[in-house]
Amino acid sequence: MSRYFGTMSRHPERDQIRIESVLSALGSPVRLAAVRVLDAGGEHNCTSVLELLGITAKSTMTHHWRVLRESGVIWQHPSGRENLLSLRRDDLDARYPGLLDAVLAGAAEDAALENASASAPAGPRGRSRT
Amino acid sequence: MSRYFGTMSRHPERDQIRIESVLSALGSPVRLAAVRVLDAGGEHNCTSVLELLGITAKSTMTHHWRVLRESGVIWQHPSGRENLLSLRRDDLDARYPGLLDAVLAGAAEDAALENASASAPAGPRGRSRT
DNA sequence: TTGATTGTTCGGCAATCCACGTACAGTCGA
DNA sequence: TCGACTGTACGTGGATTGCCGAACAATCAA
Repeated sequence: MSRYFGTMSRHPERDQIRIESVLSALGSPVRLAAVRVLDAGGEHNCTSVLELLGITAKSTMTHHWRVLRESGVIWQHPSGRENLLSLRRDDLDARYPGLLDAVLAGAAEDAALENASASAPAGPRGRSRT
Repeated sequence: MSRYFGTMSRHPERDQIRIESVLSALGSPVRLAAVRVLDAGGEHNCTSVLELLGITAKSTMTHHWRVLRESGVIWQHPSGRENLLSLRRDDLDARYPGLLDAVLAGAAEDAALENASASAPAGPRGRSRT
């Protein structure tokens, strides 16, 4: 009743979740990064994630939150003047066992790979460090 | 050398594959369906999949093949006058263990769910038949 | 060589997506 | 009550995407 979040609170039920929506929601660098933040920490609000990601404008993030929310990847519920975010891990695991873990592990590996090649400018083939 | 597939044969190396590209490639109904066909059968050419999917124009499929190819999801190599398609299962499994299986299983479940609700027009909750 | 087949390339068009600034609506602290 | 703060709503511009028809290139069969 309170708050003006008119369109905001549209979360799909567990059975309404569709894998193409989930995949295309996660198939964006910004959103994937946001999901990784949510996976790593406990509860975040919008700005805390926004600051961790470094860049974007608030209204841009609102857009991404909506995509993640409407695809069933995150919960977003108001608390006080903030909007708390969390992964819908249980729902995703129930519908698509192993998917989220595989994605997060893969994203972590990609990030590591990216860092490695960034710190070894000349040799992308680098066997550097261990 | 042969064939005129100028831009065609751009496949990323295994290490070049990025998970966001894979996810956004799979996050489209048409492409996900195409991948499911490739997973089910052996080797297909473009039109065979196109016909199985029922609908689209050839040039549209060419577009989707390119997205799948450039994201590292499929191999596409010319043989005679056809263009044979196959899943890059080994590469994907190597880079993102469990991902492809989770996606395919999820897609299958989604499809089953969709069929169930389609064949039970009145009652989506339907325990109908068996 | 001629014709059929396969699938690409090249535009064009509509729809969607992304990022942004601005305005505004609740909530909280002083 | 008056700001400060959080985050949404809305509109816009630019880029990307999806789908298509038409033309063409390579191969194969006759």
